[in-house]
Amino acid sequence: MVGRLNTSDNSGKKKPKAPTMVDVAREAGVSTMTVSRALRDDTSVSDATRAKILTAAERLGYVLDSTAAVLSSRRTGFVAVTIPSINNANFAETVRGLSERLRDARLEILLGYTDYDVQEEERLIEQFLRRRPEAIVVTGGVHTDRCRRLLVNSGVPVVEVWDLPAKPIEHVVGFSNADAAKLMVDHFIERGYRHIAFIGGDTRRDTRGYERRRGFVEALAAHGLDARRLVASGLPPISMHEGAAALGEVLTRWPDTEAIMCVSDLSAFGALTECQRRGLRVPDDIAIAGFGAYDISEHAVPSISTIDVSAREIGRLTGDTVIRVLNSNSESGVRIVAQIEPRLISRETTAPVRRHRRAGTTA
Amino acid sequence: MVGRLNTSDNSGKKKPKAPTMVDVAREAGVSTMTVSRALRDDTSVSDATRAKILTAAERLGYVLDSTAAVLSSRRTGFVAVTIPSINNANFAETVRGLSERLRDARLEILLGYTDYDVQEEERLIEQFLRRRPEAIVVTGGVHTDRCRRLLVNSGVPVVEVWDLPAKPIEHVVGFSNADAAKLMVDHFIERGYRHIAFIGGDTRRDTRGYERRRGFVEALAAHGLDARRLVASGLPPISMHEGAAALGEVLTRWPDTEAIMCVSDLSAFGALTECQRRGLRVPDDIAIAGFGAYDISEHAVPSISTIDVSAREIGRLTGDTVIRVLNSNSESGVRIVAQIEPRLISRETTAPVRRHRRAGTTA
DNA sequence: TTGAAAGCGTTACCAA
DNA sequence: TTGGTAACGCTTTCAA
Repeated sequence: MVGRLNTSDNSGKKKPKAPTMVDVAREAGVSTMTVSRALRDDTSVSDATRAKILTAAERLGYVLDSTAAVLSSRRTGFVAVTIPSINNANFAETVRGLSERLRDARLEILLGYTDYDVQEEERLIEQFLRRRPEAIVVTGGVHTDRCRRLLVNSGVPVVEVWDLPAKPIEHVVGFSNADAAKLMVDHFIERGYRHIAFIGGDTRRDTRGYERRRGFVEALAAHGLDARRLVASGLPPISMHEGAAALGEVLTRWPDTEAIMCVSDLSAFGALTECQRRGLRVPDDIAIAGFGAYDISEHAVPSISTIDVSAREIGRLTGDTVIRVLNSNSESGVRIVAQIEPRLISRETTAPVRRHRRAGTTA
Repeated sequence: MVGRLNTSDNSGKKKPKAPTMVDVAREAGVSTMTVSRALRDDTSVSDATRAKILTAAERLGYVLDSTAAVLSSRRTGFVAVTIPSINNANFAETVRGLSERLRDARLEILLGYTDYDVQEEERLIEQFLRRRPEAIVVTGGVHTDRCRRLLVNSGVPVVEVWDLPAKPIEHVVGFSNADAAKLMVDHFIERGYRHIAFIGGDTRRDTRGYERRRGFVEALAAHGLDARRLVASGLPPISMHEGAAALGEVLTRWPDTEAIMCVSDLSAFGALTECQRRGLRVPDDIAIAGFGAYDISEHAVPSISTIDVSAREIGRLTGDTVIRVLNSNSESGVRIVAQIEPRLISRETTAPVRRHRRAGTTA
């Protein structure tokens, strides 16, 4: 145990029953309906009455019970959102963009994280559904059969984000992770690299990582290049530590590797710093690229080439989608697909090749 | 707009009213009470009856309405948590540790972020209180008067974390940010540095940052050293970008600065990389330290000296505290104070000084 | 082991 | 502008 636990007496605290609307109504000399209206900025209450009620509520320390309000009004006012990890700047940005938009619509976010596990996602979604969210946003397009069924049958608008599922449940705000990875492979090849490796995590859990790897393999194959330099380094989310370890593995197994694409900027940074510790020059001895346009890719020395997928914008578009669907009375039967265009950011770790390269056709 | 918006028809979707317990009861030929029991693993239901009910529920696609359950049982089953920013590895770790513990107690987390703004915190707490959380965890010990009053009068256990408030509301799991900063100042001085600067954000918003700066100033003063090299660089959360900018400001205003303490590892990394871009050697030309023991401080080259405050453990202890308080019938009137001991991690950016220093008494 | 009835605290609906 | 009444869907409580 890290801390020191210290308890001191603080007795005499009472726990009286919290006042209800009935108490406020009595105190203000009106009906509960009038209290309810006054508290909701409903205009059909005279200023005098409202003032009286607000004073009474304040005096009693009244706090509305939204559980009862929800049950009665059948409006929960929130959107359920699942992300793989709470500790990930990309998903955090998406949530931020989403809440920006939802705030205006007076919708709150109920956030849960799946730890990159579809079983956990199923559990989470099941819990969320009990709270009757007005919409559900899930990261990724891969779910358990049961989870999928739960979502489809929920009668609640569903938005899948950060992916372009082959068979979407309903609405989608995302991009093809495979195509995004191809952007980077093409960039590598254009710069003259031929012996290229991929560093990722366990592909069964990180489905977006899997897609990126698939795109990587396909793009290399399309160029007639060897696409077998693949390292799977631990459970997602793989971060700097795994990136560093994986670099060692790459160099051991394929010493002539010229460039490495990493499943995210964090592992790319880990690989980069491991190179520096080993005295390898980046990009002169080996090129490195990441994914996600995290802050670190911009600030690292050398700065890291990456793919920007507009994480914040995904959130904003998702918010717009949710609001639009909710306003359309949901009977319209329209499926919204907002496709993000991933953007290559070329930086120092993939600088033009200045040295001799055996296969440098375009360098 | 980044993406391409595409809508396609998907009509024919119906929205039938969701089945209730009454429907399940009818389908299974039992009373709603029996359904309720069967769904809660209540033992007082025969296996045959339960099987019948589960089948019926499955067939109807029934999902429990927890809003109604909460209203009836007066148990919401969740803990409200506010953190300054969703995109911060330290707070994310705390939330992770917290949810680890709360999961066992079948408590869920309702998470909100204040954007380092006490007004926003007040708004958030007010919303949360309406949902009748069983406990409230707030980051930091500085609140608006009204927010404080709301918390005190809520009748709900309150835990303040990541701080050691002079006048705590109730329970506390935290540490003195000022004392933690002093650890680093002492470390600098021990290593022979005398001209030391501090990089932080706007101190009115980031109260923990303010405390760290206060500790920095007091520690320098205690050693009879100049403590006026303070840079406030933008609104929190300040990150790599602000750290880099602030480094420039430090060097411009006090060119003879020998060491810099940063309010977090992220700004420290920004300062470090800015040094590298300027051709300054760290720590030979200038030493740098961060705060928070983020991954990056370990992996950066050179690795960054920092303060580890056991973010995950704060979460775990907070969870333990919540559970303990809830189990003690809350009438016991005991205040729990779990004090974390911040730990200095000395790394390469504050390596022993090898060169001449004008005031190197201990070097 | 099962069931009937009475809420839980609010808002929808209709009436005044 | 205000109020009475009936839900909302579940669990508590007590009884069988």
